[in-house]
Amino acid sequence: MPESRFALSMDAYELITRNVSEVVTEDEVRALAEDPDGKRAYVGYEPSGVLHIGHMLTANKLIELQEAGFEVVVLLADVHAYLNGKGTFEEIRETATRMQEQFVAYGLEESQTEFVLGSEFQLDEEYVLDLHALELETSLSRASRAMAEIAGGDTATVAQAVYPLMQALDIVYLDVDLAIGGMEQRKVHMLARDTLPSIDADSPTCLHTPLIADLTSGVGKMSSSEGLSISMEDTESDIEEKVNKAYCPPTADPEPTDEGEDRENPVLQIFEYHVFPRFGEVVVDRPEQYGGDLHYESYADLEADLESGELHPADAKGALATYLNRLIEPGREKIREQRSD
RNA sequence: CGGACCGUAGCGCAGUGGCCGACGCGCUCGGUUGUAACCCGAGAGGACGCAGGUUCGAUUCCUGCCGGUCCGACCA
Repeated sequence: MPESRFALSMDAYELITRNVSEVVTEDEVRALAEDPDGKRAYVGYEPSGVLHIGHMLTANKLIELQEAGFEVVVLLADVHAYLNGKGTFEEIRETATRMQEQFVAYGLEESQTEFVLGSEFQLDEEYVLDLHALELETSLSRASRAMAEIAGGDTATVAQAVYPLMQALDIVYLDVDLAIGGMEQRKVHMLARDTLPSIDADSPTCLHTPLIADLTSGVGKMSSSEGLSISMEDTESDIEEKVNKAYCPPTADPEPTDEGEDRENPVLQIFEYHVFPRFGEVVVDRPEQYGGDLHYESYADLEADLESGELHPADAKGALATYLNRLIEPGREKIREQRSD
């Protein structure tokens, strides 16, 4: 099992905000970091049958928060998934349990993790009335702008306008001190900060994790619905193949495309946000003819070597596939069990 | 409710009453590069929104429906 070696060597604030794209607000998080024990952090996920690399990215943050002393609440957002057109309620609920088991297999500490099904409290009268109160405070265009990065279909529905307001309310009802989400969630969280005071609740403190770029182009963000994405149901050879297909110029700062779109190096991003946070050390298995194995103790060293040419992208990819496979293996095993039931 | 425009491969779009429905991006395969991208070569993929009608024949004309976009004080 991967272990973090950072828990003891970093101060709490550093650990809590490590690898995040945005801290809202720094002062609020510093206050939490002063005494993290027993503080509650949460992420909501629309249940899906299989964890993918995006789920794992926020889960990495949850694991770090647990190391810092936080209690973690994972909301299995069945009602949200339903509102976002992800299937019938029955189908969605079916996947929630599987998802929970996969999170534990991935490395969330079971004793410090509270899994909550959204429908357990989101249909209560009090919740619904509070929700209507928020609806009264929120313009349709604000709600749909907040949903733009999350919405599944191409048509905005009324359900999708309600969705972000429920997220805001969840933060109150789950009694959490810190809301975690990918950068695609930031508008929803900002809406929550603006709106919750109208029902006498506090504006939530938020951390947003980065989004990993599309694997084959480096443009935009990786999506589980299009292009290549990595999930726990990938076999070892799937992973090798996908990583090998990844866009990987020998730099951390690739040139924009001809159309002027920014590009990232997704291979490096995965090292930074997935591999190093979960493994203390990375060994790149390199053929003798190119100089033999390389050892890295930090992401920055690996990046510097790729940049200088010391580390060839092909070797970096080989190592990435190896470590991704190690990360995914426990979840892969769990999925195998789930499917043989 | 009223009006305008639109609905053609995964996406963006061209086009014609009958002749192979074009192009760009994407995708697949091969070449090149110790990865990928770029580049080169070869491919796959479409009941031309649905239902009627006109016609010898409709994807192209007409009607209805469904779906989408925009407009609806005055002026123009």
